[in-house]
Amino acid sequence: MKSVYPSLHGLPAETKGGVYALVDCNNFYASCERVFNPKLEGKPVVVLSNNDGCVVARSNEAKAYGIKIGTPIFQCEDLVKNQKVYLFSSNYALYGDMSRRVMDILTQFTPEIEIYSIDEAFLSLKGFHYLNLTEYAGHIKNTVKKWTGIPVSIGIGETKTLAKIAHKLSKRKPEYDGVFNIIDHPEIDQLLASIEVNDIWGIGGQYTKFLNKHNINNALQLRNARDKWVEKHLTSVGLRTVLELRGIPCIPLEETIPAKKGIMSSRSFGKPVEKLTELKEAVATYISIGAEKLRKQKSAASVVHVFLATDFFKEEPKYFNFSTFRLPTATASTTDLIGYAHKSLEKIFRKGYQYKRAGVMLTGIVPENQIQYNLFEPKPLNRRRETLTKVIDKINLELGTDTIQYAAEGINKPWRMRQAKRTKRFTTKWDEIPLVKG
DNA sequence: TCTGGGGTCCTAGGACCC
DNA sequence: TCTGGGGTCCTAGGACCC
Repeated sequence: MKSVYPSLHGLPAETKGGVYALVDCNNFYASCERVFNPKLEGKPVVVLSNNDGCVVARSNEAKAYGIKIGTPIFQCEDLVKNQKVYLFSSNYALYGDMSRRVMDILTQFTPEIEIYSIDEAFLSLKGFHYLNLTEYAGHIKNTVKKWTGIPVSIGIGETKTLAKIAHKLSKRKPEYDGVFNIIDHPEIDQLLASIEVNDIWGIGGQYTKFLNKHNINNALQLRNARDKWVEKHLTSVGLRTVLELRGIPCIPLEETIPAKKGIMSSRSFGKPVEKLTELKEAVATYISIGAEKLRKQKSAASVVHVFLATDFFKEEPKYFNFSTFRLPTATASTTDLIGYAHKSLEKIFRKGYQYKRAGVMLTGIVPENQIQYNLFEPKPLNRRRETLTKVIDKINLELGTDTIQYAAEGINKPWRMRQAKRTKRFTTKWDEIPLVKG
């Protein structure tokens, strides 16, 4: 029998009924800060973006004050002062390590897991039907909390999109206790009708505007929309979302982490930068970060992009430019990549501007064992340099990031981003481990 | 004073080839 | 009168995610 649904990019659309659980860490960054400072329990906690600029995470108490994600923190000055909000710079060394611990625990509950982001994972629970799934999820939740101190909430559905919706519902009533299973729910239509389209995974601001204009305001209405119409206006991606709302899995679990196709590294500066020498240090630092990621996934890049920008928000003369350099041969060597990036930077640098931000992007990424060597270029990475790079990577992995740096990255780094309120890297730096007794 | 930093996929259109 | 058409590759832009 032919399926009534189109096969999307080779996905078997007719296989109905997966069992997916979405495990999401509650207010992850704020929760990480709390694990190492229990006094913060019950207090409003806010974690800031790089350069201490915007709000990127809040505890429930901070949410209750109406502090929104993405708002520049200086706009909340009064709240911060009067309500005693605890502010933190983001501490990715800590959050990354806590994330790994949470994911390690989740792996023990199912063989099929996709680590979706730093604070979320999809688990396939197909074949676990002999269990009460809600109870099982409750057990997962309690174990993570007990072993790491991180609170999570869990949604269960027949597709990843429905699991996301179930997760949203898990927070709706205290009696759900952070777990909601939407599979075979007798009131599924009412539940879907209570979810705004904007809250559906895959429907963002533009699509929301468009759908609302056509009187599609909630998940139930979108689920019932005509396939052809959806595909025409929301492309095949939107159609997948609609099919998922109907319980037909179209977005498979991705258990292996695919190699990145582009690696970006950029930061705003702590203060404006004018000098080429300082920009060169910054660019070298970003290349070093990018190249390390490149080597970690065992690949090499053949295109280097460098960009440079003045402050977007200020009245001062504005300048933005980027330059793309195609390498004769793909490489993952920090030294080589810094050389190319510096040449690009010199090309776009203009004197007399107050620069606020620079960055690099590495693309044209190929696996390291598939590098095409150029007939007219010498093999760029000699044996000794390759060994040296490996040793540096190993030392930095074992003793902490930046134990060894390239001289081109600079020593004092006056342009470095602000991180005035960063807590210690409790779990990844030997000299920052918490002491039980001082 | 002060406004983040990463990624993915899809589509349309142009260049080029036969 | 009628002025091919299919395929691939690349890029830019737009949507989305955390």
